[in-house]
Amino acid sequence: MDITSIIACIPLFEGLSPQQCTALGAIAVRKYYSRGQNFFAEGDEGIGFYVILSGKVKVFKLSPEGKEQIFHILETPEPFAEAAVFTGQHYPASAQALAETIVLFFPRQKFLELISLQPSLALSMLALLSQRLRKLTILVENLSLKEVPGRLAAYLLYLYEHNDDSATVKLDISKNQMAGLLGTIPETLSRILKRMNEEKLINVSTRSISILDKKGLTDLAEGARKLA
Amino acid sequence: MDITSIIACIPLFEGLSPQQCTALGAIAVRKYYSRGQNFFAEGDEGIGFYVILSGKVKVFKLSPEGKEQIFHILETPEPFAEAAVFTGQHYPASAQALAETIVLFFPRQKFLELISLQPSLALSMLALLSQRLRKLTILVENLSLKEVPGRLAAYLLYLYEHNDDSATVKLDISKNQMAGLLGTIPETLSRILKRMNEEKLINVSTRSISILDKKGLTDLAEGARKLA
DNA sequence: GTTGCACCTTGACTTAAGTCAAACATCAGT
DNA sequence: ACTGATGTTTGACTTAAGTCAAGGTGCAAC
Repeated sequence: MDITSIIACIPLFEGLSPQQCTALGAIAVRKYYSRGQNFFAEGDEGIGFYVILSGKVKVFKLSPEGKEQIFHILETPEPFAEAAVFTGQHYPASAQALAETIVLFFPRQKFLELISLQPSLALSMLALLSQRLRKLTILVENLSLKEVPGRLAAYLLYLYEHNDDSATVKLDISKNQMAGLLGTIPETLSRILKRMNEEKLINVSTRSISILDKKGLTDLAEGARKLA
Repeated sequence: MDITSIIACIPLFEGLSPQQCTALGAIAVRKYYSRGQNFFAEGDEGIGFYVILSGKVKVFKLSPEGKEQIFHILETPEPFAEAAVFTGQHYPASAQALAETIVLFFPRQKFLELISLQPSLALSMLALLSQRLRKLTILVENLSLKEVPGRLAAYLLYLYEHNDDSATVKLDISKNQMAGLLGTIPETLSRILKRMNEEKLINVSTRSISILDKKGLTDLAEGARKLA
């Protein structure tokens, strides 16, 4: 499939004219990454941003002691590292492929030239950055104002709502990754899943979790209840 | 002073033509807030954004138990609540005046109309949002990957660097607010300041702190050292 | 199948940081 | 200078969550 047609299908670029898509296609580069490979590391120069065509990507940061905080886990057709385009600074976090991944790469300078000519593209990017900001705000709230059970409850409810409200959610990341996403470590996550299971809030199996008590999880997420 | 001239002096709007400033002036509203007054509360509809002309503002969130996480403390000529303009959702946090404060308010819809005509304005907003995203990323890193002494050390070094590298930094917020900014509580902050004082890293007085051992603070901020 | 490795769980222990309560300091307004 | 409100410190205590170490599970490759 040719790059221009692919670009026309990316939600971030929806509403752009065929000419605009062609212009984007002219600067985009398709790239392939294997599982475990890094797109960039924290501190690298911010040379452009990516849109995922297939595969899975985590954006994360490691502490000196090796604890990992995952900022996002992303799939098609999501972009990542957009903010680096506009600050021109180094990347503040690292990004790694969690599976075989194909992306489109947009080089910073060329993208900036395009965007200054195309208000509609700028508005799309503004909407995207604003959305990211909102998600990060929620992450800060969770880390600072909720305990781990509350964060986990909120996360499970999030999965539930993006799962056609079906009560059994398939985990498409490992529990280790999930711990990193929740700002904790695998041991703690394991213990809390066990407690939630005992309290009949959820039913944990290897690769999926059933939500048994939505109200109970909501209360937990809002700090209105504690785990025994 | 008339609104158009004020707008021409706001860094966010630098590079705009006089006509563009006039257009912005036509939609901006000057507003006055007294100490303790809220600009908006978490969950309110996002009806526009603000630029501070004088005074001081905190953007924050409270947990059900009353713990406060401060996201930013802002002064002239900084904008806040920009992201709400582009998401059109409710505000994800609250904003309150910490002193008598004068702001310019830009209503969402009218601002959106202007921006879609003015690529340079869009680029300014993109740079602003990207910068915010970076700051929030660092906040997440601090909360998740550093302990309170590390966060405090990083914050003191930040103050130091924005203070002409003079070793004595004046605290222009209360230690209570500082605790909220660092994601902790006043008691904990007080104890850690005391320990840093004892270890001769800093010298704490009522309204200012002297940095005695920059290297020691840097090590602490990077997790390369622990407080006794 | 059996080996290997990554993932996950569990227990015993440690520790950072929060809670509660009380005393103390600082400062603006009368 | 006095008063009250707000901000700050300190001590004793509790607790959430991390560390370390060991064992279990399950999938993938040979």
